[in-house]
Amino acid sequence: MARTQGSHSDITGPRIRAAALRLFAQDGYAAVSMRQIAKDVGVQAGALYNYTPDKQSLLYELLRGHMDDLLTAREAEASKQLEPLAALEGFVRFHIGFHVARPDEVFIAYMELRSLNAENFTQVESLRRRYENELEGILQRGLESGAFSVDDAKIATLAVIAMLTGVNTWYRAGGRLSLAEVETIYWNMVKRAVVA
Amino acid sequence: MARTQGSHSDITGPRIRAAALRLFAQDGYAAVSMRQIAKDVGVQAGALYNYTPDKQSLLYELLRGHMDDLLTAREAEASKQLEPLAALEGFVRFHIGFHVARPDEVFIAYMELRSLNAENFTQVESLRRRYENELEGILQRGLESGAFSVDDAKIATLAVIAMLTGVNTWYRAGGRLSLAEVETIYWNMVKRAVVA
DNA sequence: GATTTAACTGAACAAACGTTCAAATCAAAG
DNA sequence: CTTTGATTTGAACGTTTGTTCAGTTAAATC
Repeated sequence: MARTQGSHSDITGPRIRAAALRLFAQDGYAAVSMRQIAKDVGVQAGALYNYTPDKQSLLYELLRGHMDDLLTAREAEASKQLEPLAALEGFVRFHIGFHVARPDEVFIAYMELRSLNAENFTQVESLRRRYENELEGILQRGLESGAFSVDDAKIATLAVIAMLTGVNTWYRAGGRLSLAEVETIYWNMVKRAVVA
Repeated sequence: MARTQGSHSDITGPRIRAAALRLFAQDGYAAVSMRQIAKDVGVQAGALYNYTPDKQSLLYELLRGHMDDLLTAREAEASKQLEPLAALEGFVRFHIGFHVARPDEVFIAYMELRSLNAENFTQVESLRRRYENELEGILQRGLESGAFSVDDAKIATLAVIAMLTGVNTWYRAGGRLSLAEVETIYWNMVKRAVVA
């Protein structure tokens, strides 16, 4: 046997990435074998290498793609150019909405950074830094205008992001609270923690 | 060759656990082999099995021990029985201090939960739930007394813990800020987010 | 000093790992 | 219908994996 009926790279490629994403999120990069990914797709392990040079690149492309999506989506939001308070609310709601919609991507973006080799790690890390700088910029402008008051802008940035990303550990669509309610609850806490 | 000079279970045992802890935190449970742990201790892989029945138990004992330490230390604090505001400040400072002092333990307690088998996972998870209930109890009492105001006590609990544990991602002893300063900065944010 | 017990080595086991590649088969183009 | 190119199989490779155990040596006991 060889090429199978209906096989096409436009179909198999995305399915491989989807399977890798799900399995990496579920069991961790190191614990998932190429044969498991292949089995999930319904293909032999060797076929994966038409789509990725190696396992490491498969992980990197997933993380890289996720960070690109995040920054692109954020740019669309940020271009609205609002005063600090509205900008902060926009960031909080955007962050929660974006992350809650992509639990697997978010999970591996945080958990599997260390599974990247040095070069790939640096790339992804710099994208994360760029995203954090978005929030830090908002806080900084609010401090200068007197709208916000925090002891340390950088620490407040990390504290707020940690708090917001924590939503992913418990939120499930169709649960007790709607997404809008969750956003509002967190926005209230952030507002009170940061606004003068 | 066989038993080596100076070998003793009181020495080798702790060294094995320390090596496993450090390596699991650094590279992840699945990515660390028993031979790597053994090499770090200066022993052959077979010798590890005098101290643990298998690799899984080695991880479980580390996580279980960490959670026991956390709850024991917390009980000493909590027995002070304070009114909500002081109790909340006590919790914030305790949480940061305890976690910052044990970066490796905290890291694997969060990252390697999924590497536990079902039974061990349930055990560790219930200990975590008990710890979260400490904070939730404080918030609940503060809500009843009118000292606090949050939309949802359970969510506020998770939000605060996520925010506080986030300190471990950036704090390094000997850095720009002292531990006391970090505690105060976070306490200020929590206070403002929660206190009426 | 002899004997018992504790601690470790070193080799071995089957299974699983990431990766490669010639051969085979299907899809698309002419 | 033939040819070309895209896609997958299935077997194989050299390593590494967790774990076991008979044999050996040091420490502890008497």
